[in-house]
Amino acid sequence: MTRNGRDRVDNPEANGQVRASVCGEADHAVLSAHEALAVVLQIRAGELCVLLWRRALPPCEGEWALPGGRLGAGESLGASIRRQLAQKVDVRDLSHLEQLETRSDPDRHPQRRTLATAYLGLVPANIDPVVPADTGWHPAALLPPMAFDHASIVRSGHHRLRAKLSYTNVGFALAPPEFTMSELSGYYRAALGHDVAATNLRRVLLRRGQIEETGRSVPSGRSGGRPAALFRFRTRGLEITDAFAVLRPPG
Amino acid sequence: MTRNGRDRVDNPEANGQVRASVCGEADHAVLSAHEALAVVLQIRAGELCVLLWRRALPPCEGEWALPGGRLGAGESLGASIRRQLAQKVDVRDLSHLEQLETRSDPDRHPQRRTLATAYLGLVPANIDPVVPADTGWHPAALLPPMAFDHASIVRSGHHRLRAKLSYTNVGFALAPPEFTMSELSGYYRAALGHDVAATNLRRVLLRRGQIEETGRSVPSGRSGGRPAALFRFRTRGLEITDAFAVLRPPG
DNA sequence: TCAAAAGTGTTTAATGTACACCCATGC
DNA sequence: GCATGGGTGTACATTAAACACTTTTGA
Repeated sequence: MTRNGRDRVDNPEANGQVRASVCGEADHAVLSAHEALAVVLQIRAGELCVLLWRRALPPCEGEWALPGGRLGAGESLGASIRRQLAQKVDVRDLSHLEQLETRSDPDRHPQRRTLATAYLGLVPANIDPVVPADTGWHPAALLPPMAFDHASIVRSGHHRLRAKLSYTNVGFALAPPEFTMSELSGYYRAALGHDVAATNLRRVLLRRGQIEETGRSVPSGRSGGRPAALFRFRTRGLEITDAFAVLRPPG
Repeated sequence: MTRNGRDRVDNPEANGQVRASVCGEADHAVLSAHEALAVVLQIRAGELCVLLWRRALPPCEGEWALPGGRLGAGESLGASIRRQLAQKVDVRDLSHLEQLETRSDPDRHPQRRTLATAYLGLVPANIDPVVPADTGWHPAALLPPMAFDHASIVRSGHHRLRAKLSYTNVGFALAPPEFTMSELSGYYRAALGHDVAATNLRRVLLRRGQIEETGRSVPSGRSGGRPAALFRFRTRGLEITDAFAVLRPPG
């Protein structure tokens, strides 16, 4: 992947590890570059998509990468990824953000030792953030050629989303503020990768107290049909609504 | 990941920054100290305990801390925590190790910016690793005064263990190779914090295919009683045995 | 009146807890 | 025999998937 001199300009210490003396503390701290990355997912046109940008320069020129970048001074990883998503890809409307995992394979970056902490970010289905020209949404099920270990990070984020849809109210982060049950079942289908019957989803989420009726409904379309009731999530913060049915305390 | 120069534009606020001047190269990489920590848990005398060591020097002198330390050159975080547990606290018999989370609060370390990636490590109940004098096991439910954010990391690890006991076979990592059901229910009780009926635990774990009978049994004690059958976990690697009962694919 | 989409009722199945009862052993 | 701890059988509750049926609308 390395094939011209510009690599050195961007990534000089191609030698992996870096030592530095910090704050007058005469120790042998091993310092490493650290970046925050985000798997930003959104349901678009009935399909789960991930936000990627195309690398214009080596390494991995032409391949697609997760948005993110280096951790700033005095910045937590969570603040860092929020800042970078806002600045670089103009995504400010995250309905949910959580840490996924930290990748530390010494060979994950071909030129220099770089640790990456990945986040899972969700954007509700109703909005369409403007993103730069080199940035776009790709189906999570059909990823383009991707840089570094980013493809496996996307799969990790997708896996986390699927799991959490089963035992938390994280659906609030995929859906717009109000929705019909058939719309919501479409979001679940896209995220889970299999059909979700709207009729049963309604009962499950109502029983768990995740959603409630707004009292309003949307008129039926040209082809007729009963008007659909509008629902909303009762809270728009993550809650575990289905503590595991097993091994629960007696009584 | 250097995003084609945007990093420089976006990160002008890099003051107070730990900058490494390396090899005479003026690079903009923000480097930070990174350490791996481990929440090592074991059931000891019917109680869930965590391995801690007592700090002899400031900061947080006299408080208790998680084992771990700085990431070495060319070392992944997982390899690093394994090495440090073996070298520093002589723990080599981890039955399970998984990444928990990365802490990055700029103020988490009073003296210098330090990121920490925490792991959850489990030691089976039958062994008793020799640990240094300044190191000891403490009940996870009654933690001593702890350094930095380590107390909350322990709680995070305990929470992870409780959750995984419900839907994975992670019990294999708490139990010795063979065990009676009443012993196993004791481990579950210690880890979960509530009673677990051995009779039902047996059926649940058998139905899920997690455990199997060895065919042997242990003689009853002085007070009599039927001899207890010996069981073992069918696999000693982590498996999800109870995919969530909800929102599963049709068919 | 008919088609279409939404919503309700009911059946079936899986899972897990509680609890009564039976079994095997030591004394 | 009988106390003790282990093991089995069974009743009950909860959950949710499947599917037939009813309701409400547009044309």
